[in-house]
Amino acid sequence: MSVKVRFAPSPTGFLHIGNARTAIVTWLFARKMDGHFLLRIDDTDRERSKEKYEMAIEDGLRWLGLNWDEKANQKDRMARYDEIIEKLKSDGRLYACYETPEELGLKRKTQLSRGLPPTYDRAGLELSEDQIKKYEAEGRKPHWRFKLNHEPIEWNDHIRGDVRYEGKDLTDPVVLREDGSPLYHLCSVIDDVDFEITHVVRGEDHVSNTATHVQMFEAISGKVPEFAHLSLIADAEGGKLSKRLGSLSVKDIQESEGLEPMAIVSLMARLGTSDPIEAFGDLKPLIDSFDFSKFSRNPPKFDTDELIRLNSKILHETDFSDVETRLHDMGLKDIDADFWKGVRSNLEKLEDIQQWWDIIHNPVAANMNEEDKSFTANAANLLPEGPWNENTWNEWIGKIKEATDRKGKTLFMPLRQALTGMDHGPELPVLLPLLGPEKTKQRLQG
RNA sequence: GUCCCGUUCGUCUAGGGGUCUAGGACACCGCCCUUUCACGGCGGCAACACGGGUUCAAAUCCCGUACGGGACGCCA
Repeated sequence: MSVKVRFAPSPTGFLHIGNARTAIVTWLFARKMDGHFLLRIDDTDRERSKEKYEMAIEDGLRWLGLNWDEKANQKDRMARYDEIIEKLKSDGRLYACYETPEELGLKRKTQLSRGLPPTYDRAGLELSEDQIKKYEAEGRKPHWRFKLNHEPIEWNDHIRGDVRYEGKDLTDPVVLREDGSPLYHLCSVIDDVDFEITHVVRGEDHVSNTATHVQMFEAISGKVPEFAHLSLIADAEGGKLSKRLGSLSVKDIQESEGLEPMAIVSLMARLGTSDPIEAFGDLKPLIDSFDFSKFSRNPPKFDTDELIRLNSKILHETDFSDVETRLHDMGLKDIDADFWKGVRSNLEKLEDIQQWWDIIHNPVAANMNEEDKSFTANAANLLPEGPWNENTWNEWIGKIKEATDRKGKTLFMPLRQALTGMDHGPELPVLLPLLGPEKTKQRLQG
């Protein structure tokens, strides 16, 4: 049986870091298993679902490099949901309840204050004809719950191992709103059945939902998929993902933070696994090494510093051809492959390249003593006459070495200072051709 | 409040009773290479949450406590 998975975001906001992790892990599993990846937009909540979010989610996934084999929207499948709802009603698995949200809230409060778990008391199941008539006369409309069988529910989770719930400890989930619209639980299960999903991968906040879903799968198709529940990531202090991090969207990371997609993917694919967190330039090695058994049940801490670290590593190994367009878009048109190669190991984020571009194009302030100043001024006179290219540097340095007794740091540092005003940076042989003879001479002479 | 899951170097983790004076990766520190940065090489620092059991023997099994995460919606 071939693997089919789905990533099912609801378009009620941007793709945030936690979603992204689920998407990445699900995708890697699909590709590892040579399976099928379905992007399912869970837009049953018509009020909160927005098309702009749907677009942003797609953009985010594309930016991360996660392609999908198929896409579906729940809002297009309402007729199918109705069909199943009718079937479940006639099977006696759905029952009508007439409590208002306020009444339910009150019930919960009472249970809580008595130290009881706030589960539904199934009052709807015991309503007499008269009571129902009375409610209807009051203008009440029913919402419908799925009736759970009171029996053990078990599955072998790919991450959590054996999981067991007792049906009697769970609340019968509401699957149909008062207004007749179906809720997430049912839609999700129906879709998983219809799209023949073999593995449901999602966050551990869904574990108890899964227990009820298992019975829904059994009631609808008699077949239950496999499950993998990822632990949720925590912030660097080990607490709940803070507002800042929790709301850190893929869009922010891309636009405001200026990070490379593979930095995120590298981190999210390995965080919480026993594989080392390393910077990868492409998805292939992550696919190859993917295995659910490597995932821990602990909530791992997510640290943005780690993202930056991976980002610089990735940049240091990125080929010019992969950034050429972006550099041009930044207005840095005279950067070529040689310059890129010389400068990339000094970058943490791509935008840092601006600084080096400025150093070439705008005046710099050198920080040197008088002795060094006269040294660089003399060095200016030794500049080769010939064509100005990548050999210029070696030729020049050779001449300086002949003319003076400087070597090592005392030779190179003053030159670097005079030419760039910094004591670190890209290799000078690379900078020289970009600077050109005039600027070089000028700067050496102060 | 109830239920579920977890707790090993700063971080991600390996570990399923003796092979653990607890292994790896990243970070950090030092040295080497190097004009700087980066890369690479070598070395170092550094952890079993706590308390009780069980056992000849516990990081490993059991119970409790503490702490963290999750769930308990006519959200997904």
